[in-house]
Amino acid sequence: MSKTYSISELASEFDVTTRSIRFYEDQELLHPARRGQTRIYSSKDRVRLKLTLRGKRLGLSLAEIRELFELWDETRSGSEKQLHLMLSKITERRAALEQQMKDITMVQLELESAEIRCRQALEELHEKHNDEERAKTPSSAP
Amino acid sequence: MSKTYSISELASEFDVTTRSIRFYEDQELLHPARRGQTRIYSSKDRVRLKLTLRGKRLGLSLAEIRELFELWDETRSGSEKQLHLMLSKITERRAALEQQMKDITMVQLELESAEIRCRQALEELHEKHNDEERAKTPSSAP
DNA sequence: AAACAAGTTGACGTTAACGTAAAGATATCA
DNA sequence: TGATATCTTTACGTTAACGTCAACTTGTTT
Repeated sequence: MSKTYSISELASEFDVTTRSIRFYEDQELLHPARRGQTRIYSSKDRVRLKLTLRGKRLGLSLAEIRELFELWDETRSGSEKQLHLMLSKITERRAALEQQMKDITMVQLELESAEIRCRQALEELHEKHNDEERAKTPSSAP
Repeated sequence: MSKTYSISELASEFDVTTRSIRFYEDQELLHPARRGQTRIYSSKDRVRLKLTLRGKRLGLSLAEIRELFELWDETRSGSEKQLHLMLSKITERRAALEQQMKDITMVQLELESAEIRCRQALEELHEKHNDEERAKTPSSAP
């Protein structure tokens, strides 16, 4: 069969705690199988975890991420009304992502200009330093 | 003098509560002036609020946003050590933004394919519907 | 003067997303 | 067989980011 993972394997691979992974299951983001009592994660579960963390990095709440998962799952089985609802949810999300892209671009510009300011301030400090050095030893170049 | 704003003006312009704005001040993200007891916001304060909300949309915590503000402010007055620290912080942030860009691109692709699946499912539903209609009235085209 | 609007400071309540500690099951190794 | 490691559930604690009163001041309108 295809590969499976233990909870601590996934935890160390993605650098999260096992507590978090169990919590995500509690919030119905993951549905691992069980052997006896212990959880067995399929590669599909692994993908879900990866998507979950990606969503978190974008500032989505676990509830929002769960909503997206449910949308994806129900894409196969939904009624017409369901499908239209999904489309509008998808459109909504895509608009939010567009906004985020713009935000990122803006912040990138700001950081860039901050970096330039920083480098200029450093240069000025060094020039001052050199001036003082020249004042001490006012010899011409060797 | 340049324009000033009341707390409720800013609140309605950016669609946040006055409670939030006061909380941001408490976290030292804003430093409005006072006339007697009431807060007077300058256009610089307004920009800060806008930047704060932009940061939030990117998933930054208020503490992180404050850090960025402090970096920006100290760019003028920092010592050499400070300036290097700032540069590394800036670099760090820019890397995070790069990662976010990638994440957004991935999620956009996923949403796109979900949308396609959705539309196909809808088409199939409609074809079925048409088939059933044709079964009821099996006349050829008019 | 009375009443209204807009602002203020506490102070406590709430929710999300875990952290942390306790106590027990299960498997493996020496 | 006992020690060790890895898992489990249960449950209470914590932090961030506000919401929600309550009680008060200050200016404005009638």
